[in-house]
Amino acid sequence: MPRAKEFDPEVALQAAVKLFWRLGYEHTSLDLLMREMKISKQSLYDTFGDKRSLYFQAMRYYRKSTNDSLRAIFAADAPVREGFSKIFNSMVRETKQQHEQGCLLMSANLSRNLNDTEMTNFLRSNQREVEQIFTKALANAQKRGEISQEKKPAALAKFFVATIQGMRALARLNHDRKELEHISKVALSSLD
Amino acid sequence: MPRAKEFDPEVALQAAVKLFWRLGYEHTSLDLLMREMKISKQSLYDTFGDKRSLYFQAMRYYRKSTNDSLRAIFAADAPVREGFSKIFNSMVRETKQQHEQGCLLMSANLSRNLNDTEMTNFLRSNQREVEQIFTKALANAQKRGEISQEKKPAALAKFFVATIQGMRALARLNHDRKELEHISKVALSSLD
DNA sequence: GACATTCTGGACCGCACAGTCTACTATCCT
DNA sequence: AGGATAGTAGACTGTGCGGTCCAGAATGTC
Repeated sequence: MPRAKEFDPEVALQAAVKLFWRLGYEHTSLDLLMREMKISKQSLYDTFGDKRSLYFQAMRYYRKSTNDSLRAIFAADAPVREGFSKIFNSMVRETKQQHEQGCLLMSANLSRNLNDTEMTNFLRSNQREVEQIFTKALANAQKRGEISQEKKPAALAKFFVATIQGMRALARLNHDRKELEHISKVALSSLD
Repeated sequence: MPRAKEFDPEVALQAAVKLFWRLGYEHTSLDLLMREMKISKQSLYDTFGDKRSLYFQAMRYYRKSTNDSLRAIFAADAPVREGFSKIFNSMVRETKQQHEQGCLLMSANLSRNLNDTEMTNFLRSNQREVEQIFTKALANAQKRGEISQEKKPAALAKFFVATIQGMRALARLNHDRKELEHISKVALSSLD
């Protein structure tokens, strides 16, 4: 039997991300991982360690790519309202499959074991990171006079983090773009 | 060995609710259920059916009690802003344990199998129910002139459903009352 | 007293699944 | 050519757990 060509660890990891994202940690079996990552069990353990370790690597990959794209949106001091609008719009426009997938890290938060400190710390640090991206963007916008001086950037940032997660929860249950659009309009009005 | 007295099915169900709420479906084993519900496996199966059936009964119980208390808050046409304020405040004031528990039905939504139509339908109908409670309260308030005629009660209702879920997700990760208070203030400003 | 009912404890079964190990194969480097 | 490396397939193990079943004890009713 001819040997398959060497696999690309990043491609394999992306496949793992997809699976964990769609099915959650518990419902993602090793057999399925092997099949979708297109590597053998041996290679999986050699390259990524055990299932939990692979899960963390998947979460790190997911975190980096989503937060990078958030940073890109607010880069070059683009108008903050446009930034959030873009975030909401791209969420609204997602496919049914994407909506059903939800957010890997929110799922991890809701299904985690409460005394799993490693997991908790990871998720907390991610939340802080997102909050800081938003806070910085809002504070800059405030300096530029885009939003009123009375607004508190940190509070607004937390609000957007919460709202986005709430919308993700709804979208997972109902693939209803109008619904999400309505919500995002109300949420954006908090900038007025 | 003396026979223990008959158990109260409702008390037993409440114990099951507590467990599923705190640990989620997957992490709640039958052994733990038996122990906390204080009944034997036999009685459990005779009274509640299998684990999944018990889970649904627990969700129905949870749903009824939480939605009843929402209805009570908006009963007698109390000012709608006070109503939402009450909802947010009682969420803010919860203990660390309560925050960590989150919301049974949101956890069910995020960990559910995507093609489990029975579960999906149940969760959707619950979401509709909550939305209707909010929509009705907001529409009434609008008639009374409490909120501007430009507001859309249905959109606001969806927004609050989303925001509450988002806050629940955050609270599960961080027991930080100030954080929740900030968010609820921003959310309430959507009524202005 | 006898029987049906309801409970308890625990044995038992079957399955899914994570993780390990072995045998074998292909590729690369020297 | 040959050894180190990296891969594959698949058998095997251990375990946790849902679900069933059975023996036995307490209770209520006739």
